[in-house]
Amino acid sequence: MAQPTMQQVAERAGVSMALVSLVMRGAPNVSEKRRVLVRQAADDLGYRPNVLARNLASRRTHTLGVVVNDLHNPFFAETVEGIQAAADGAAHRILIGNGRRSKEGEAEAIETFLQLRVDGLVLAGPLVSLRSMERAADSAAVSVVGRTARTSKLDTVNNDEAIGARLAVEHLAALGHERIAHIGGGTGAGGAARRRGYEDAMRALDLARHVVVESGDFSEAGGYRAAGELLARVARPTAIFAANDISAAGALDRVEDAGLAVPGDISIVGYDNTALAATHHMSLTTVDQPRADLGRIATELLVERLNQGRTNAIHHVIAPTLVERRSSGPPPPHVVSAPGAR
Amino acid sequence: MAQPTMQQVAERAGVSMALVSLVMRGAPNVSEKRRVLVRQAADDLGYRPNVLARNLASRRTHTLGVVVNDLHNPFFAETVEGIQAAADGAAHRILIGNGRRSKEGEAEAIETFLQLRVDGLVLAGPLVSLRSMERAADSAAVSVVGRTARTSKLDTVNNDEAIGARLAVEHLAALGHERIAHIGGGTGAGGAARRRGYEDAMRALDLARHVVVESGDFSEAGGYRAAGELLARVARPTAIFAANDISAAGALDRVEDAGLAVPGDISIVGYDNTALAATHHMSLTTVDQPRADLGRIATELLVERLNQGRTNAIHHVIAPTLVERRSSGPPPPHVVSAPGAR
DNA sequence: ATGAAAGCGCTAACAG
DNA sequence: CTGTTAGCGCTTTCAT
Repeated sequence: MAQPTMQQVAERAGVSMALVSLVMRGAPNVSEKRRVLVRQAADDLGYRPNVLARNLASRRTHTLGVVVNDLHNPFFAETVEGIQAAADGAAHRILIGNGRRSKEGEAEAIETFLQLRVDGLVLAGPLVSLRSMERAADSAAVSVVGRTARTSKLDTVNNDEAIGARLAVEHLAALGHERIAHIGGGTGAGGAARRRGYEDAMRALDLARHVVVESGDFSEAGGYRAAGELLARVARPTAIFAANDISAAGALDRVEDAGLAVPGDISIVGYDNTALAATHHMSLTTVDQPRADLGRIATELLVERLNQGRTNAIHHVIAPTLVERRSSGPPPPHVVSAPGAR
Repeated sequence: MAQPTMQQVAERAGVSMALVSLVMRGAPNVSEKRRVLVRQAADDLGYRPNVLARNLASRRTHTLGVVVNDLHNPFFAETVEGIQAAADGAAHRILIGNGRRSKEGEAEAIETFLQLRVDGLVLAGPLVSLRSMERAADSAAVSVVGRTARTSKLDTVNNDEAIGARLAVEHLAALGHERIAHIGGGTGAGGAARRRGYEDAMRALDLARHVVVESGDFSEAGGYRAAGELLARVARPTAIFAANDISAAGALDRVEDAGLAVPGDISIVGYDNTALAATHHMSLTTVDQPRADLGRIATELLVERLNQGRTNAIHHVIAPTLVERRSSGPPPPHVVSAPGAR
């Protein structure tokens, strides 16, 4: 397992180590002749630069540590995709650490990266305290996606929950719905903001009197239960905007179990555009966060800090979009007619 | 961003660097007095060991590189969980690289890890050629999960596809089914083995005459199409064993679209026990691979190679289990009676 | 355009 | 138990 060193390449090529170093890094001021010579020697030996030594000597790792809240959450896969793309573009490599959906797991991953002396850190949906993030920012540049952080020591990138909620509500209202209920996300990430967005949007559409919020918890079971409560109301809603796709799935099941049709009797809209939403059975209209963009921008901000030495914080917000599928449609005819018309 | 060094800690504590080094590594032969002294100095300075320097000097990184075929595939999250657990137990840290479901992406990730001089590599569902894996094994210990590899240079751990397929078939047969069809996985990983397992199991149950294989491709659309073909047969099957959950989802949709009930008219069994299978709507009976165990064992084999210097290869196979849910049940009564009975 | 020499921050014998 | 002395493999001035 002993690997060839730069020293050996230099000897074989009959040049100095410094020259080999220059060639390996693609430096401009090297004669074509020697360049070829060194390349050849390196290939012959199967030389592979020792990144540890290089990083130690140069005090730069060109490596970004990406800490994801939870590897199980498909949400992060696309975010990482965007991070990867931006890192590639900036000639940085990325390493991924799993937070295992716990503060401790995240803190460990962050510490590992810091010990490895990564140049920067991207935290995706972090659970750790703001203080922990700020402390990390003392040792490396830090960029956070999927969590707001009122601080000037690091950058953040988020989807605009208010706009997302408004898109959902406006879509349903445009279809003719008035009794649009909301299944909340509780204290989960974005839960409060989405609820507020829903209420604001209803008010703006002059539908404030129809605001109904049933609390959920971002889970399928929670969505199922909440939908049950909603169906039991005398003024049954004709549309449900759930705080995320998972709870929308639960709501869908509950509605179907009640013998009602989606969207014939009740329309359902989710949030997140997960793989679940795209399945043939659900075909869920939902709000899509530009996940890859979130990751890409967070990384670009990071690289900007690294290369241009920016020190002021940037808190970026991106507008999500609505993906229309088959779970939403016009309300049933007898409901559309104005209540006092007859 | 300049971080304190061991040198500075040594000076502050009034001891030699070597002693600080011993304390940081928790060596046994250090007096309690100095240990406290050094710890204190380190804390005061906010010292964090430079892993780069440590690894360079010790020529050991205690780091395992984990290359996952695709971060989007939830399958790998649990595998990583097992890998993490085993690595923790062996005092190794893990770093995750994304193969982005391409040979090139994987090769890049592997190369990055090799340059970082990781001690070992765990490849989860790799796409790269056997040769590439063997070459990597020249520079680091390698363990592969989710892919067979006839070679003596590295270890492999896999679920036993034949047993999985047999569990599915036997379960359906025990419920009374005879016309059990299979939706294949084509050339995808495990596709051929699962199909063979299905055929063998049918034969063993003396059901060879009812063997029907409709080709699929592990996709929802493929499953939908294949189920359509199956429903059109004169001797319509009463049960379908799909090569994976995704295609089972497609089959389920197709069956319901045809106005048939699951499991009332047709039972469906999948493979992989993905999150999809657990949803209320699908509630899919499926074969569950012990994913975490696969990862754990692969890592244990790796550590064994590293610490005990084993050089012969071990190819481990684990039996999967069947998870019974609501998508499977007895065949409809009029089908149970023997064909020639009247 | 190329080489010599001095580290980067740490571990690893080896003394004592 | 503690200190000294060499490196680990590379980058980086600074000469030339």
